[in-house]
Amino acid sequence: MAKTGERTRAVSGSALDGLPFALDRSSPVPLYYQLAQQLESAIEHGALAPGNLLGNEIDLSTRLGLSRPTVRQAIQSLVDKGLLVRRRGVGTQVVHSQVKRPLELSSLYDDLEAAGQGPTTHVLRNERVPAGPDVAAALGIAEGAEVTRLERLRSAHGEPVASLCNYLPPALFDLDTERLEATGLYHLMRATGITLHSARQTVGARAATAEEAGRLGEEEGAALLTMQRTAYDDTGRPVEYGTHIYRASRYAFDFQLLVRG
Amino acid sequence: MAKTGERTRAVSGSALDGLPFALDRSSPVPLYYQLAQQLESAIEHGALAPGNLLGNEIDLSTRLGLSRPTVRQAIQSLVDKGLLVRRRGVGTQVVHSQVKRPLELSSLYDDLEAAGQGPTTHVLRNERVPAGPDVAAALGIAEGAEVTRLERLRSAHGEPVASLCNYLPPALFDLDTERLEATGLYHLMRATGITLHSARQTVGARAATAEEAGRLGEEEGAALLTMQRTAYDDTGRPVEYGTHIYRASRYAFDFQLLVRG
DNA sequence: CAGTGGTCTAGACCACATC
DNA sequence: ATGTGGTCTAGACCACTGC
Repeated sequence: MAKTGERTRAVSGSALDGLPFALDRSSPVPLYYQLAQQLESAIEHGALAPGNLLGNEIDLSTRLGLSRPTVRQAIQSLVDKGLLVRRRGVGTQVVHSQVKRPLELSSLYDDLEAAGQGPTTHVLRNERVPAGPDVAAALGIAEGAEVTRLERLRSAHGEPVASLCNYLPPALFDLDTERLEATGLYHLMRATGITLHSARQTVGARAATAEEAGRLGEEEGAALLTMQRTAYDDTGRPVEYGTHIYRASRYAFDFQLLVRG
Repeated sequence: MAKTGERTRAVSGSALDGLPFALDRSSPVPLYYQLAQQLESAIEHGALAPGNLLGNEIDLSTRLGLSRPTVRQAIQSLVDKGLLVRRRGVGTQVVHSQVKRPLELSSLYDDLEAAGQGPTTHVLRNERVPAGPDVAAALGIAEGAEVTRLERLRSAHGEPVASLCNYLPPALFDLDTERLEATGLYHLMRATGITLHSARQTVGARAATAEEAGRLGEEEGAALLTMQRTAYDDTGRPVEYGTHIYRASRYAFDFQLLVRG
């Protein structure tokens, strides 16, 4: 698979001694990105251990045959990911973390699937309704405008886990019930060319009503996790509003926060 | 307050028509940062409305008397914050968002204070204890090593809101009980030179035990929000592990997630 | 003092979107 | 065909850290 412009350089000095870096100038993949990926995998594989210095950027760039800004761009992307720390007058070192995973916009379906829980979805409703005041406010549309309303029950191991109610703005296509039962909502949206960018969530708890308890297989009064979420695409337009309830005995939210600079 | 190098330029063209930009080259504040701040405030004040094009980077840089990379750095920082979107071949535009606030590493004390709820803290315990297995694992130290254990009850408007239990690694100073009652734990840590960087959280729910109900002023069996958190400094070392319970009737977590690139 | 990252410049060529 | 952002270069000077 080697392309024409490829070359490998063994970098010497500091903690990068002997590590091979293969930069392919004929690849459409940006050089800074190639370097960032190789540094990241070196860190994950332990070739670069926590606390190791990376060596100064000038040397690194001449040794790799790159300019300093390009090397900086690669390093910066890893700093943003929380894998490296820069200290002026000291150098760049690998972070001491046991933390590996950054956060994702948590998709319940993906979470369950990743945990090998064999998630299934039952679509209870898939219809068009006029937007109520809360939905209209969340989606930034007029009250009474038509939206798609989706009610789903999600199970794992045949046991109900969560009851999901979502509203989608009118511009969004009709959702195929069959495909909704086969995968998560976010997967479907991504496949339609929507790129999710951010979401605002409120997580709380309350006791189950008799109706909710029946639907989820809990006792009345059992603790439930509640979540309301509005998701936005990369232009900042709301693309989904949802109200979800989870059986607290079977699910908890797990996520990582980064302090913004 | 004008310093020597200051100058103001009115940028013309696109949506920046007539907006004054004051760049002070004698200031220690980086030029890209000055520009980013002024763009951000223009967006917040509505001078730049959602959907507005920013005009191309080359023109912008010559008009501002800056180089293109510097202008790009300013724009990039706002893209990272989710305020702008770049589209190749199109331009850079202001995001269509109703979303304003990025997330913070949520500090309960700060949250309550920002909401004008007049938070108060009562320190129940502040002592040294040997680390149990869960604490040792979270803080990355040996089981049985000495850690600081902190138990606090936090109230707002004179009503209890949360019961907080925290463990701090041995390297961390002794915490002054008096100051702990006057502010939040994170404020104290910041004042000691620790820069928080990230945190891993698990949020769940369960019914209150009789003891918890009594402490928080709830009925036994009432829904409680639970949170476990490990916080890390900028070198990736764990600096705090906590187990918190909140009255679900009085508190909910509110945060924003960004999809990582 | 020497070494590091932080900032900045003035160009260049390319890939992509739109008309 | 034109205009945009995306990438890259080869320098420069400064601020901070540590010895």
